[in-house]
Amino acid sequence: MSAIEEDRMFVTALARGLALLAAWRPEDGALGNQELASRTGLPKSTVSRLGHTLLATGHLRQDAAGGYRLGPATLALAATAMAGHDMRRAVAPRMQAFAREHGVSTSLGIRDGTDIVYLETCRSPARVSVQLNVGSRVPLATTAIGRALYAGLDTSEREQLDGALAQRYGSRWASLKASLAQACHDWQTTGFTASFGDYEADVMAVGIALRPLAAGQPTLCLNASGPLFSFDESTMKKDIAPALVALGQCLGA
Amino acid sequence: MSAIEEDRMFVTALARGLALLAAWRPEDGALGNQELASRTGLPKSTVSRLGHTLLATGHLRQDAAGGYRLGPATLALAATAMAGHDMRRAVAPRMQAFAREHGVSTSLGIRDGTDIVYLETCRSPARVSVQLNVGSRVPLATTAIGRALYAGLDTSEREQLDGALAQRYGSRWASLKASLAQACHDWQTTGFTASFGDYEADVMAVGIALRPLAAGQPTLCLNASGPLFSFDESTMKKDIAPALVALGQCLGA
DNA sequence: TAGCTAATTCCGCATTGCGGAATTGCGTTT
DNA sequence: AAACGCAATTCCGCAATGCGGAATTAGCTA
Repeated sequence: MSAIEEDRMFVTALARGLALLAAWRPEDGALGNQELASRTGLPKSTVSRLGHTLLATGHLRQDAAGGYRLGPATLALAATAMAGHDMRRAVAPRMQAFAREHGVSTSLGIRDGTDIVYLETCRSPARVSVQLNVGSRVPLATTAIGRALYAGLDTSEREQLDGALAQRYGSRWASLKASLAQACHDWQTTGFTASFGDYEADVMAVGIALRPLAAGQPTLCLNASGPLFSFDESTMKKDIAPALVALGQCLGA
Repeated sequence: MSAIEEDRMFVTALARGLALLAAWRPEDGALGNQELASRTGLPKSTVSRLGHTLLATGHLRQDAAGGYRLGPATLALAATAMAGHDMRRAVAPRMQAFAREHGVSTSLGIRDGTDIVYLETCRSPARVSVQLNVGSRVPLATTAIGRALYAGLDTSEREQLDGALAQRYGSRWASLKASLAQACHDWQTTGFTASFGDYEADVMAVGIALRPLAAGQPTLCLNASGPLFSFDESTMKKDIAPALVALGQCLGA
């Protein structure tokens, strides 16, 4: 199948509809057509038609003011997808214990495009801690958890991701690529990756990739993070990171 | 906009792709094209093209043997959808306490077509209990939880649902309709609905609808269920159902 | 190797999805 | 009440996109 012919199999209308569903963030209330068009880059009339379709299928619902929200069919799909994932259910109690024991916040993430999406989050017991929410997205390239995922990919997957990152970041890609190369080196030598103020100025984080249990399974990643005033670089490297690496080994066994 | 013109706005390709994603059940391993074609009624080549597209978008992934599973993009959407739903997070601890206190299993459900999908489940502490799983589907018409949802709908919604149920059940619809009418009556007089062996011969269940907090929000529903040998009809009606009704009032306040 | 079944690709076709323009709807201001 | 501005929806001509039966390829088993 040549590259030209591959385009024949790709159903653009379907991909566009899914891109529309992906426009929502967990903290969003209702979104209107204008906002959706802006977020997706699709023409307004296309948004209107796709929105109409997704309303009919139940994947969107409309509130009293006419704004769209994710609907029951999306929730039903969500429940199925989450339930089918044993890893998340197995990991959550361990993450909770880790957060409690070390006073950090931990998150389990999965890659979506050039972001990481949090599948599970456990907050530090400390009063002031890093705010994390299930469903939130963070950029893969500048976060510890994203760097861990990157470092844990095999060569062909990484090359693909490089293409997507280059497209997203343009002229900034060169310096980001260098920091990702450093992350790979860190991963090889220490077993973890770090982001000390790279994404958020006052957030210290370390991350690990979790080895897939079988070929074809998506790589998941785990982080531990805390505020700068409670965790300096030395503490992250000497205390938190080794404990996280040990947790990862425990989970991957 | 007339009925003929409404068809112009409906994007069939999108709806078909979403129907393909909805073919998965939580207990499914990988599914092949043949099985997907059988479940969805779509031609094999259509399944192949849509599957190819969903693989490219990340909504499906392929395992080593070539079978499809729900992929990272679906999980990311799932995390967003679940996180955006405050109700589920608020209700789960209450459900857990209820299950422990009364020795029943409880589930929170949402309507998807003519089924109920479980969003949250809490199992009885008893060794032998009703097996419930997040993401599982049960028929709306024969379960306590489904009957509660039905009874909690307003008239126009119920008429729409009647149409879908009539289509699904054909000649069996007449007797099912009668039992749903009885459920509505029960709901009006007692505040709960019941299914004593109607869906599963040895399962006793009662259900309630949870009033939406705002117009346009989907109706959720809650049940409590236990095995026949531990719970007779009298116990369900006198002990479990009133406690469930009280829980519902507490949550809806 | 032959046979069988699942999965994929081909390709002619027509209808479906497209999007700019026009229209409608709604809220705010004068 | 009318005017205005902006969001949302609908229209409609068009062509390319999505379709599905048939052919081909791939993979597994006897």
